Amino acid sequence: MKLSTRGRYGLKAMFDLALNYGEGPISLTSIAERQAISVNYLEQLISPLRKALLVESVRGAQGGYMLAKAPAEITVGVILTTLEGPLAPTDCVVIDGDEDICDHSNYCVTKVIYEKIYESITSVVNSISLQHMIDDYKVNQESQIISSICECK
Amino acid sequence: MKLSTRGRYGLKAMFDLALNYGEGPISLTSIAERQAISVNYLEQLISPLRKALLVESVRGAQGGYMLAKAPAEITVGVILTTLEGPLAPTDCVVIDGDEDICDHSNYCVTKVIYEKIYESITSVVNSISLQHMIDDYKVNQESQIISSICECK
DNA sequence: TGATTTCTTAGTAAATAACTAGGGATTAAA
DNA sequence: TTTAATCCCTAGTTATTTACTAAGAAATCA
Repeated sequence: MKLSTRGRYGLKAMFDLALNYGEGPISLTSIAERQAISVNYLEQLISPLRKALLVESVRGAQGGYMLAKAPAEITVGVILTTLEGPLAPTDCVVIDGDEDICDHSNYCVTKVIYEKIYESITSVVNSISLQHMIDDYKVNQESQIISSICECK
Repeated sequence: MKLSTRGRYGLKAMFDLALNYGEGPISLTSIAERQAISVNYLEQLISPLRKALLVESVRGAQGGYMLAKAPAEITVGVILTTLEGPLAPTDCVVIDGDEDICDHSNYCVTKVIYEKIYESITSVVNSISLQHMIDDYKVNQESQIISSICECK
């Protein structure tokens, strides 16, 4: 039930872009440095985020990436699902009716549990935006608490 | 963010034992047959459940396993965490202060998100007992809906 | 023109998941 | 007292996934 580095690194990178929102394109090299992630790997993560229209890119020298929308319009949920796929504990709660994995799709005692888990995760991540993270970050900076983003691998 | 077969198979096996609660020891062979799981693999899953005092075993011929407590006293949460470890999206929300992974343990914008996810999952699984599953199962059987447990791999 | 950057794909090493296999210990029943 | 059925334990194996590394093409600014 762990998130992979794709989701975690991707979220860090998006938060980094959110902190620099409105300041033109930010290069992956600088994000990678600040967030301690390999540039090559980060390139692979930003690609689906761009295709999902969450970031825009500017090619060439002095190019880089920027959020495609305001931080308030981008949720943690959309970032994580773009990078990790549905945040579901099993495949059966996600795949739709026709192509169902399981014969007991109409009713299954364990499936209802997995659906509840899925809903609760979705509800949490969809309720948090990048703007919430920024606000949170700044409040804690002001109150002298060392406010940062983790270096966890 | 997927559960592994350990958790899913283990939950199926425990539900099977719950349906047979009070009827003496149930052999792993019969559980494995009903739930379509390899006996050898199931043995590896039942072992931690026994060590966690969730099931009791009777050795020898006509032996088997039975729940160590009433189905109402055993939650889905304790079963899943016994088999999967903490249902947390990252290690950093679980490991305690001293041996912290991350320098920014005192405050981290992403960690608070992972903590919220962790809490919401925990809250769901801890609120559902095997008895709830049995009740659910029986209600649906009575109302002629094919009520079963999934065969999902 | 050259430096800087995005973009894309292929490959790879390590870790994890999902078992398989086999043998010892225990006990009920024949 | 033997046999069959069961739990119990550990080691090994295979397949999949993760987490990158590598390298080069395309675009653009100075």
